[in-house]
Amino acid sequence: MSMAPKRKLSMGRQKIEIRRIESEEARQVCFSKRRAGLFKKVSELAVLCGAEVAAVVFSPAGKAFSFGHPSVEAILDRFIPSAAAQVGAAAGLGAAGDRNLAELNRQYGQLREQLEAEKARKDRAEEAMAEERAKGSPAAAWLDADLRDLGEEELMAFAAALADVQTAVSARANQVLQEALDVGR
Amino acid sequence: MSMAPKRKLSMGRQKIEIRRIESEEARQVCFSKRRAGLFKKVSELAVLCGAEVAAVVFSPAGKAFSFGHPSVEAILDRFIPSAAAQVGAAAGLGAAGDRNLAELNRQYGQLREQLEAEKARKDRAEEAMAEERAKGSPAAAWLDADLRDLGEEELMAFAAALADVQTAVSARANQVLQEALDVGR
DNA sequence: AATTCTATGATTAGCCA
DNA sequence: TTGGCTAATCATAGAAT
Repeated sequence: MSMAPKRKLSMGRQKIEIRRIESEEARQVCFSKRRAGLFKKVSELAVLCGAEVAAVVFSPAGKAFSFGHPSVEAILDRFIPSAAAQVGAAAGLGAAGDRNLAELNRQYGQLREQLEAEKARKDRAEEAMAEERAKGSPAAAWLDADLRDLGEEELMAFAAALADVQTAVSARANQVLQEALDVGR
Repeated sequence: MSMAPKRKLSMGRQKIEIRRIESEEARQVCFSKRRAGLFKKVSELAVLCGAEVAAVVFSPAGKAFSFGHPSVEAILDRFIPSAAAQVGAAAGLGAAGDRNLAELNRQYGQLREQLEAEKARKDRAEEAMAEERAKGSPAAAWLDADLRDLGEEELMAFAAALADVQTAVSARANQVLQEALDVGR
């Protein structure tokens, strides 16, 4: 009997107690997801409220992760104004080391900014398309429906192809118009 | 009387864009609530995954807040030396900072991977477009040149708009053709 | 290890006290 | 400023890839 109605492919989110997850694997997956979620919250808090926020995370394996807006170091340096200088001095370094550290941090921050910019741009692009659809003429509805399902890559190809089609149509329209004028003479 | 059936005592949560909240008061309220929420997330991540997590927040007014598990100090003390390692490594100090430097490089690498993934996606899209151009009719060259300069966002809007233009052009072509036929009679 | 999908639990925007 | 309320939005556990 193939009747079996497997309605529930997912149990959905289950309530859990906040205590160490026993399963090694589940703990790792949870760590990845929640770390990402935490960093997103950091970003949102900073942007929404114009605050400076930083988070530092050490995985159980000892790997370090950090995220901050405007930058982790800027915030930690502010939180512990003398920390960097103290450590630098303890290592027997002067201003030279500070500059290198600053440069690394700058690059790090720039990368993060680029990434965020890429994602933001993608969002805006989707938004722009949605808006265009909204005000598009009803006559284009048939195409609109198909357009709706196109991915970014497909859309690029589509737009290029459409350019040719449009050119062909324009050329044909011109040709027809010419003929019409010729007939008129 | 108590006629008014004020069904909606609350609009419930409204969707908001992640950008600076203009209202001074709303921003302050949001800051308090989300700061608490962030700290709760920090605690949950630490407990659930056996990780060490710390968050430092500066309100727009400059007031500092911090939270960490097991403690902010323990985590920053562990993290800051890794920052110092950058300086050490940059100054050629050697093995002492290698492990911490590796951590930083790993984060750096992760960011680059994400960024490259984004760019790869973009490249694939542009490649697809290039291919379409290659097999496209030479007649489309004029539009091709303009198309070449469009960014992703503009192209999305362009494609949507072009759908309308195409419809209009088709309609116009049809109209012209009709007139030509009429003249021919 | 990171991502994807679904169903559901968790968080919070807008209002008030 | 902190806290409660309600209705949505958001985040994510579990399963599979």
